[in-house]
Amino acid sequence: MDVRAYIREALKEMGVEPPFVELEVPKHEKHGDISTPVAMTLARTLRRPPREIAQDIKKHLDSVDAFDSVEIAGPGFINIRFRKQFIIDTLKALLKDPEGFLRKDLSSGQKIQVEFVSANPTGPLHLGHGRGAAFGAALSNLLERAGYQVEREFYINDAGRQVDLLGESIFARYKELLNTEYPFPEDGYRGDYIKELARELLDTEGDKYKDKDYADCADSFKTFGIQRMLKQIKEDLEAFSVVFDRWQSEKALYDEGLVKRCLDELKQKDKLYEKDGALWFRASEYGDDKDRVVIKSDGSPTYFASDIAYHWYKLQRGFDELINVWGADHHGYIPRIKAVIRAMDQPDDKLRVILVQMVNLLRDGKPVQMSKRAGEFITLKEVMEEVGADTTKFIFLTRRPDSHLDFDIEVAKRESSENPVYYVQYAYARINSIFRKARERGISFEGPAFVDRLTQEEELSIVKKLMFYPLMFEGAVREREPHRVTFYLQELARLFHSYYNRHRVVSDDKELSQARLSLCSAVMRVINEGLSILGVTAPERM
RNA sequence: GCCCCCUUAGCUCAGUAGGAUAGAGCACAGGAUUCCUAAUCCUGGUGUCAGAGGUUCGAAUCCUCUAGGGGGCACCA
Repeated sequence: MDVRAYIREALKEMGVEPPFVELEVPKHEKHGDISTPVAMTLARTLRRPPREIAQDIKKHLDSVDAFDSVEIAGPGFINIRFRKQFIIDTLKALLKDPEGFLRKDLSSGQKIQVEFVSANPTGPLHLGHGRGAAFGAALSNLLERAGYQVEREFYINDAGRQVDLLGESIFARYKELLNTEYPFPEDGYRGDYIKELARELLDTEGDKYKDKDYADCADSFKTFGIQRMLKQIKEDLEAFSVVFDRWQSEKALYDEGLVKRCLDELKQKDKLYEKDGALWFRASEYGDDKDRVVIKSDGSPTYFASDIAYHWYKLQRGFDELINVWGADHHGYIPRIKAVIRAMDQPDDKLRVILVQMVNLLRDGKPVQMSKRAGEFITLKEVMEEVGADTTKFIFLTRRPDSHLDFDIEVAKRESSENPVYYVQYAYARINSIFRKARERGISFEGPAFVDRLTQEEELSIVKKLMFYPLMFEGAVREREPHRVTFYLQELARLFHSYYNRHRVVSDDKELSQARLSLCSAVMRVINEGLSILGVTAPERM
């Protein structure tokens, strides 16, 4: 479907080439199949009444074969109705080359890095991480299908104080198991998983650390803790079907000298200065509220130091866009990272930070108390086991990332028979079932056939919905909003279920059956494509 | 105190780049299956788009202020 091209052509002949021609699917059927407000948008620049401009555009569009009618309505909308043959032809095109139809290259060859989850390896993933994971993965999939070269990266905060605390917390539990006195660190990690780690270490390495001070064996405990936690995080993400291309260790940034090199470079460019024995970054010169300490007066780096180096390193790797998916509680951090980008002489919109709002976990409408400090929280793993990965993801992806989310475990489970994810998956399974039935009846499907036999209103409505997939796709890619896919799939599934209940696909009329199987095949392709963007499985049976 | 996000139907949320009479799902009530899966479908109605100003042909959408909810403001991570 390239309605936009027709309109552009018409405008070009009128001597106008606007940067964007807006198309919308009208809410009311009487407003046609597709509509554009472009005449109104142009009214100001052209200094002409919108309806007059619309008239001119209409003149050019009247001769387009694909259109049945072109009408001007209201203040200057141009409402277009498709000719039936055009609808059918589009269906054929979709079936002939689904990928070409569904995956338009919008990338200009750009490389994008999406960094997401990036949880501290000091505890298991919680539900908030799950939301970030579902979103980041879906966004990456979406961008990939738009032709972008996408790298999915997980940043591992395996340096600094939190890691120390992890090591010491395990150490304290280890001593506890051996009935040796050791004060539990203040701000230490109190979750039960720490006890399990201590138990595991005792089982594998025995009591050789029994009489040692923490300082003497800190590295052993830290390394062990990080490795185990990271392993668990990776397993959880795998179970959630979220994959990464790259895992960047913070510690490695130090070990490989990247932090030092980066800071040297900034020093040379006079972006850093010394004051009160500390080293500061001139963040305030690049849009931040105040300057920020990079190296503390005791000589140790702040978290910000490695973050600067990390983004410096990302830029060096030649990405055209960096997307950071962060928890909303990190929003205060945006200005200083943007300042880093600017200080490195890059446009700050090269970095796009997408904030994912916190998830409130409920059980039967009552909040589940969560305290990381006390070690009481429900993990992503537990929710996945109770609710299921597909449902969990789908719930996350039916909301904009910046909306607060109440995740009620009981509701997610209880409603399982009416859950939106099943609604969409069921449509897919149903179509598979239809194909099985067709094979039984000896009706094979090898490609579009007799599609001109599709004359039912419901059939044409479905094809029109399919025709609008690219429009939805473009918008989702442009705005980096995978949740649009989720909503689209529900609408498509609704149309299909409704059709299914009204018309039989497989019948004695072989040609009509072939035609309807063609339609089903197209719907199946699109649902499959959409679900794969969301990272949700498409089951052939349910 | 300063900054960011959110506020749309009873509930959970969409609302596409400022466009037409603001939409879904859930919940509630009634109905549909001799036939491809009833995890489905069909029929029912609901709005001070938090409030007040402004910008304009046109605002849920952009700007200002106010109220409520969440979050953030370290030589913490």
